[in-house]
Amino acid sequence: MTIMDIAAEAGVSIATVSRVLNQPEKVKPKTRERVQAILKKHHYRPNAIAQGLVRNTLHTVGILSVDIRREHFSTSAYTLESLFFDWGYTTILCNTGNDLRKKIEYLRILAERKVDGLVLLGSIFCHPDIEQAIARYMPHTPIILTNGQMPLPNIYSILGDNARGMEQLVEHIVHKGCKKPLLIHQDLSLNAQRKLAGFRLGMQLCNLPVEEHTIWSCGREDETGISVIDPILQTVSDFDALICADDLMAIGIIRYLKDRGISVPKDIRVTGYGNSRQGSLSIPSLTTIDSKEVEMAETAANMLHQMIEKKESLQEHFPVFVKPELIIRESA
Amino acid sequence: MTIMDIAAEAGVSIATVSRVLNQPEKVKPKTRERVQAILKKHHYRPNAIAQGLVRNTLHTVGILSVDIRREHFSTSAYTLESLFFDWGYTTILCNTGNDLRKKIEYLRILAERKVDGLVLLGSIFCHPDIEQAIARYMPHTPIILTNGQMPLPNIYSILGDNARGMEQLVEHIVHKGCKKPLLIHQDLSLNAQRKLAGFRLGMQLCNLPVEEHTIWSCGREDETGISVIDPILQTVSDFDALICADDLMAIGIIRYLKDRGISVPKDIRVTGYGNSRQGSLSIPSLTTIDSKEVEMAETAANMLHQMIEKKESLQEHFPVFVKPELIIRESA
DNA sequence: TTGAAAGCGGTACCAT
DNA sequence: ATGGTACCGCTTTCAA
Repeated sequence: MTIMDIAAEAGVSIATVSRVLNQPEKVKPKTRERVQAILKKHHYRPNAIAQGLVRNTLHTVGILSVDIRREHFSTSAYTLESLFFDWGYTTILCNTGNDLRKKIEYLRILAERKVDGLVLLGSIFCHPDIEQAIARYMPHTPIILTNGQMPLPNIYSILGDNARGMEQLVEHIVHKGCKKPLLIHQDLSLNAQRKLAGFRLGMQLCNLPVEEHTIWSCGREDETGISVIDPILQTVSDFDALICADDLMAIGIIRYLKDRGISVPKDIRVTGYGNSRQGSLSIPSLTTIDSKEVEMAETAANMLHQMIEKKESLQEHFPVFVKPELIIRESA
Repeated sequence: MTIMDIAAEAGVSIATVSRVLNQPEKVKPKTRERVQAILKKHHYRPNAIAQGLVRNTLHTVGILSVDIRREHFSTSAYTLESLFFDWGYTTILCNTGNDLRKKIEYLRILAERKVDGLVLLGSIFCHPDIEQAIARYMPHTPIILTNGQMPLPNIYSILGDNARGMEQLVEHIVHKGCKKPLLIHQDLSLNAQRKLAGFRLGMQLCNLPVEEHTIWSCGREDETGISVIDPILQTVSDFDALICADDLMAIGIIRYLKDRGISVPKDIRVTGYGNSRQGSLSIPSLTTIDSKEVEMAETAANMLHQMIEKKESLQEHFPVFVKPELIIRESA
């Protein structure tokens, strides 16, 4: 069923049908009703692609995330999708994984589809090649980047102060009596670097040394930290706390420690990052940082929506900062 | 940059540019190279919307899930999205929540966008109004429904045998010595009903009675089961196992029991359903059913892809069955 | 090998 | 109030 079929059946022109659809008050009531009856009878729905061609938009936003299976990203994506749905936009979900080429290919695809806006979830998207792809394919599309920055005029940033979050964690466990905490992180994305810097600062403020075996990385593929647990136990004998860069990792670490006869928090303390749901239900429940991901996603959605609708850049081009919050529970 | 700009700059017609793009072998090498150079110089990318209009497809599939934040759905969505990306399709993510109207509105939107295929995740989409909406808006679009069935010619089903899964769980805990297990579920979606039936059958096979206070529901909004824990403790004094319809609920229940001084599995046994990642890391780790969600999603993707590409229905219209697997760990 | 032109299904301007 | 028509950007057939 196209607008032409409707027009033919109603004995009017397609222009009139289009008017009934878009500006019904401009059509004589009698004609309007006749057309509307036929429209309803056939359950007519306009072809969004055709509309998109003339309007040059399909009312779509893209979300790029590394992996929607991580609670942090699924929560963000959920929040973004819900809000944009209410505003009449549909959402294209893109799981890029760690592959740079896939990220760029997705940008190209989204550009070809003329997405109205884009959200990049996480500092992992801060990369020169991605920046170039954006400059090349979507130089005017409003884009929000979380936890990272890119020097392009169409990109706005929302940053969680994760250095401060880490600092708070260090302060907290030192306050609890720890003398030798270790840090475990996954990779060295910008965000992870920020956390590391916060850790170092926190240690410094507490007059604690950061030594050769204080900082550990378990690599991007190992989300639960299993690959470092034995090396740590074999190498460092006297640590009393493990600060994990992520809740999931902390939960894994606690589990592996238990398997090795080490109890948390009795023997050593463990902290997470992110305030995931499982962290509140785990045993022991997790001391962690709430990075306010929902708030960040809401802010991202609002900013992006404003830029899309107003078709102009925002007044301020400074990044928006979101304050994390220390959540003290059982594990540390 | 449109195809016209390129054509003008190259001094050829748009037909030739189009040919260079789509059937380069049909263009004289010299012309082709000249056009390609200009294409590259401007980083030209075709407008997918315009292509979509003439091809009547944007190479898009839709995924409807109640809530992507649930591990089960995010895993399925991830799997689907990854496979379809490899096949050249982008994915529209739709979180419908529990609202029926939102589900139907999403179907309408996806129909307007001429999605090539659709996956409905979960039996919650089995509803007469949804069936009607599909018959009305997308009667010929290939659709896969997981854990449910709908009598429409374009809808295919993939079913997990969750009745059998529940039965296995009952058998297992009875084998462990339990005499009075209780079942806790969230709602009575078709899938939940199937689990319930499996529970009843399992109980019957073990010669255990299903009495007034054997089955509990915590409602759709309560994912962790906190709302039934106290009522159960006050009402039923002598139960020795809690069979939860979902891993997250089991984890919550275990946590709440601990808060009330009850230890799992020492005092009572608890089982989950779904084999989530957190269930393998929790303390105690969760005895559960692996419902093979990845396998189901892969099967869904393959079937859908085949229907989309071949433009014909599948030979068999019987639902595909996926066998669940009992995972025995610490909690029961 | 190449180009002209007819669509694809709408929107919106300009006449009538 | 309504209709004719150009146009959105691209594909594809038919001629040249």
